[in-house]
Amino acid sequence: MHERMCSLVELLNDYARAYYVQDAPIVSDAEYDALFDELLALEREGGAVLPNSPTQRVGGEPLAAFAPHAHIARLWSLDKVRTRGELQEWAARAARLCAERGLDAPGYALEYKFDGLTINLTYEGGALVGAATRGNGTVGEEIFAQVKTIRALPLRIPFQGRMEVQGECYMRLSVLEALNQASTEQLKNARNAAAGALRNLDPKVTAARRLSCFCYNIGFIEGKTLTNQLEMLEFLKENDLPVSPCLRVCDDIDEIYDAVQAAEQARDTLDFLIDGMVVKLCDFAARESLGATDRFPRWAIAYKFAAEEATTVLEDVTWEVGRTGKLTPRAHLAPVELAGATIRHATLNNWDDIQRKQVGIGSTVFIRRSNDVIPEILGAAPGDIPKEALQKPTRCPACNAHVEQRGAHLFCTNSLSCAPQIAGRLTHYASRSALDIEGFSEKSAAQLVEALHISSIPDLYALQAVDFASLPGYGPKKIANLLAAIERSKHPALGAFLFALGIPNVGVKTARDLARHFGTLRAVRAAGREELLTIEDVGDVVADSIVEFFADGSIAAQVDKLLGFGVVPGEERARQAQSPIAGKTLVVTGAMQRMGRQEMELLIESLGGKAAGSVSKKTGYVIAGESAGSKLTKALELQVPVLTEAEFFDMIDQCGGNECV
DNA sequence: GATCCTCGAGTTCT
DNA sequence: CTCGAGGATC
Repeated sequence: MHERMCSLVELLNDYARAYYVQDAPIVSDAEYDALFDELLALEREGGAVLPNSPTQRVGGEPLAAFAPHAHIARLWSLDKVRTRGELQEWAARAARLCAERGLDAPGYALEYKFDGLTINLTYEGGALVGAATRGNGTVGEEIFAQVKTIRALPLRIPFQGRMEVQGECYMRLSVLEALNQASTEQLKNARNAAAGALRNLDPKVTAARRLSCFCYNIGFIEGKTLTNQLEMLEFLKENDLPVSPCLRVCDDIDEIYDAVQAAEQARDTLDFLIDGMVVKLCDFAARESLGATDRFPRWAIAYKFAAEEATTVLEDVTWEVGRTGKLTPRAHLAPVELAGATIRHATLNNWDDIQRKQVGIGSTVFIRRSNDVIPEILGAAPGDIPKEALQKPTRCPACNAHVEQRGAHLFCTNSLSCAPQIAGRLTHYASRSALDIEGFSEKSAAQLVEALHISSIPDLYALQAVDFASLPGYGPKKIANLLAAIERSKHPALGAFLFALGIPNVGVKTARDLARHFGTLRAVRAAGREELLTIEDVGDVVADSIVEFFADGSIAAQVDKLLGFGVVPGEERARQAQSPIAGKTLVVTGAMQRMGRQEMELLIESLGGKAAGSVSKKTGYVIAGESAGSKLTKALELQVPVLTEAEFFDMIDQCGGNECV
């Protein structure tokens, strides 16, 4: 029996490799499934399972949540170009930098840019031991159970050292089609289907979606030196990893461009989605020498294909009022499928934009999704004659107040009692980076303004359970949750509070800077133009905005009212209670940029945390800086959450801890 | 005065 | 994510 199991495992793994890696199936799906079932039966009977058995790909129960996973090597995102000229510019700069550093003229490698999800695999001792999403490039989410279901990826490889392999996970178009035929649930597009499958907490769902993967980079490797892209791809192949085909290697960027054009022409013949091409320098020494900016490596670039376009009819335009009172024209379109979604709306930005685009009601318009996400109206089709010209509003569509033009934009002049403005301000006040009142969505804000006649932020704090009696959709539980969330918001960090107020031209960062500079709300309210101007990144416009805001009588009254309700921004006690690190033990490792180790430890203690020197199971967070070593390794081993320095500061800034620094 | 970079504000759909 | 504007820098 054991022998049969061994041979089945080997056979099935060979078949899977042929199918997914070499793209040359040896057997039919039905045959594969029959052998798979036989193996499963033998394993159940004997109670033993071989470690590289394909049945082990789906195991275990659905997860409760995804755990954070710190990557060893950062996963970069690429800067992008869309034209030949931009591509040449990029190549010229790379060539210039190479020359300056005494390197040979660079050679380029051309690969597909897959439209899927980036994943990061960890192999150790010849086994796949972990997998994570890209996340922010430094920390992603652990999706090991899901990734194990991808049959293209070997669970065991010959190479024994530790390494991280980056790849793109995707769904073949033929698989998408087959799944759609077999099920009533229709998946609209391969990218979304793959994303949904990979981010599903239940690995069984992932397995059923039959995902594929292409590997294209080794971010980290121990015990092996690779010197260029081709060598690296070859090494991946030797280790049975499915490799992203390199289409072209040459040192002439014009030839690369021609190959990009050819690939764009041929993209429809592929069994997977690509949204562009990637051009990389071949030579690793050159890559290292060129390095990276804050966000992108200088040694690679993505050439993005033109986005898919569609035509549809502009049926109507409504003017929406935002929290600032700005009127924005919203186009209502005849529904049309585009890049995996049904598009019904798009913004027309402002009156100038409408005139520039020459559209009216009944116009046939071109649309596309910029970056494949936000729909955008490009303009009217040639020869289009609108049925009806659009009117520039002179009165607010919500409250009928006069409309005033400021620059390119129209504003409703009634800031005090215009319902959508109030709702917008409430939503902003309650948003994540402001006071973070859970369960208070845009919808509920509109509802409260409409039904309960809430007219300003302080009114929130006067709400009582009985007020909701007449509101549909509010059960006792929901009411209690909302009231509790409002109550919890009474001790915000000063920075979060200032942001929440919605001072024009003051966003998260400026609000935090103000909090840090002035320390108290009282000081910010009393601040003069001159002092404001001394703050970095605050100029005339922002300073005037702030002074004007607090000088407004009605705003002053609202702020006083908030204080009266017990909203106390930046209070030390509250800050500690709210601190995300209160009672936790933190370990700092590697070099910190913003401050020294000692200062860092003082800061941690001031926020109610404990600073420790070594990592254990009880460690709450590890803050890892540049060239962090064994402590980081230990943290990953013990699954202690790891933060970069920047993430740590973001985290405590959210809760106002940083104001005392 | 020109140029580069960062921040704020607004954007759709699932 | 993108656009435009504000601010810093040369």
